[in-house]
Amino acid sequence: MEKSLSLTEENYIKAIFQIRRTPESNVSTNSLANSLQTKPATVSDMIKRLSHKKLIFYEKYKGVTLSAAGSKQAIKIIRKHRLWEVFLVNHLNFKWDQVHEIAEQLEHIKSSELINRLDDFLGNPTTDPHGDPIPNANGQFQLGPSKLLSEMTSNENGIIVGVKNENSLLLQHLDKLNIHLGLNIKVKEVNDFDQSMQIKLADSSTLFLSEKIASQILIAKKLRSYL
Amino acid sequence: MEKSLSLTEENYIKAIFQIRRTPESNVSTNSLANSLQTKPATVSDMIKRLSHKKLIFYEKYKGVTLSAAGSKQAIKIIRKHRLWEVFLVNHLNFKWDQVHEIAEQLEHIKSSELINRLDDFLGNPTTDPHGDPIPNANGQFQLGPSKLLSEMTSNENGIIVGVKNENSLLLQHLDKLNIHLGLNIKVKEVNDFDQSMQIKLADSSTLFLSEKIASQILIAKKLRSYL
DNA sequence: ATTAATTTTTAGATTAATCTAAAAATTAAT
DNA sequence: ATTAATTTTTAGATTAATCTAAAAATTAAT
Ligand SMILES: [Mn+2]
Ligand SMILES: [Mn+2]
Ligand SMILES: [Mn+2]
Ligand SMILES: [Mn+2]
Repeated sequence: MEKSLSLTEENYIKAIFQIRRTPESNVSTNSLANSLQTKPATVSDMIKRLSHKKLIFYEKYKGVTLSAAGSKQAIKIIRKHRLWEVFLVNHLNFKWDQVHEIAEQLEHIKSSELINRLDDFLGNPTTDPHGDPIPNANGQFQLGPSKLLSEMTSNENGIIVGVKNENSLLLQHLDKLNIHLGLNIKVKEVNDFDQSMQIKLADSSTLFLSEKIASQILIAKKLRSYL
Repeated sequence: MEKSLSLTEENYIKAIFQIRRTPESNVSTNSLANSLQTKPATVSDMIKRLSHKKLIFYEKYKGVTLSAAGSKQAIKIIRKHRLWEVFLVNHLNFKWDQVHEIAEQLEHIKSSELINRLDDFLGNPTTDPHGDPIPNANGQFQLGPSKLLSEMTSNENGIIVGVKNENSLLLQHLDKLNIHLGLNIKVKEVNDFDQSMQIKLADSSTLFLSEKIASQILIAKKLRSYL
């Protein structure tokens, strides 16, 4: 009974899922246009179609929210995206900064049989190469509490569990600094003027990070547990 | 400099490559329409576009042939299709009759880096699960001499090296008969009336095959060697 | 509470891919 | 060599996805 979406429709649904703060918060036309690199007029049109298909709730000038059906589709796409990323990194030796673009294509391959077998082949991973949780076949995934490194204050500590952004330049920069998932860190000092910070690693070495970078790194008290 | 083709364009180029007998022989509008499950009028339109892009040579009412650029593209797509089929069968435990449809999607994923790494990951296989040769990264592949089982006469023998068709029902039927690639066979008798035949296997057991099935099985004197 | 700025929608076009129906060209049959 | 049958193309429409320009609605600023 679940009608198959076009590639474009899938990208819209996924973008809405990713942009919104909470499941209830509305996503604006402009933010979608921005995220999908298209024009607001185009978004307005597509929104009507998705609304007609009952994938989103839409009130003119008030933005959109995902319906249950829409969320389900979004989670499916994200599951595929992240599983393919694991495959690319773990089995084809890609670096974590090289896989996003390819996964953007692979996430649209239609075959639940395929994705479930891939999941098994990969050993049912619970996080992708960027620390993001991978939904299981039922679409369930649990996101442990985490916050941005930039929100931490002096002497707080925690573990790096993810990056907010998959921009290649950022990921390469983190590589250069030897910052990776699972790393234990402690905030030594936060600069009042520009919010840059010094952090201490487990081996007692210290690192200097700009606010721009610190605001892309997700920290948790302990490693997040997923379904 | 190589402009990227749309999914539809890729399917046309591949169909032309697969339908033609020799690189020079013309492919008709109707045969393309038939193969692509579309209407002749649609094919006429698309043909103009591909011709304009210099991927095919086209003369009105005379059918089309692939240009060098077109052939190159076709071979790339076929390479991807077959490598993905190997992945699906060898690593995700799909049966040979289950992979074609999924590979039809995967063959359009754009990333030569991806496909070359996949090739390495798979151990640079030379044939796909159906016995078809896999072009290498330069697009070269060598097709050893082979003919249809239905073209063989009494007492001729050879090795099954491929199937012409990837229809699930055919492949499942062959499975049931225990007919697989690499099998040594000998033609015992050909029925004059319906061209059905009895073949003898290495273990001296015999099998009855209709002409319809025999005309789908490719036989070679020895296993084909590929680049 | 008006006015100004911003956001969103509508109107009208365009392109790729598709279709049906009819016309034109080619090929096969008498 | 005509006529008939078949194949291919053209003409005219449609749908999804996109755009620019202008209108309408909402939100922010005085
Ligand atoms: Mn990604
Ligand atoms: Mn990721
Ligand atoms: Mn296939
Ligand atoms: Mn195959």
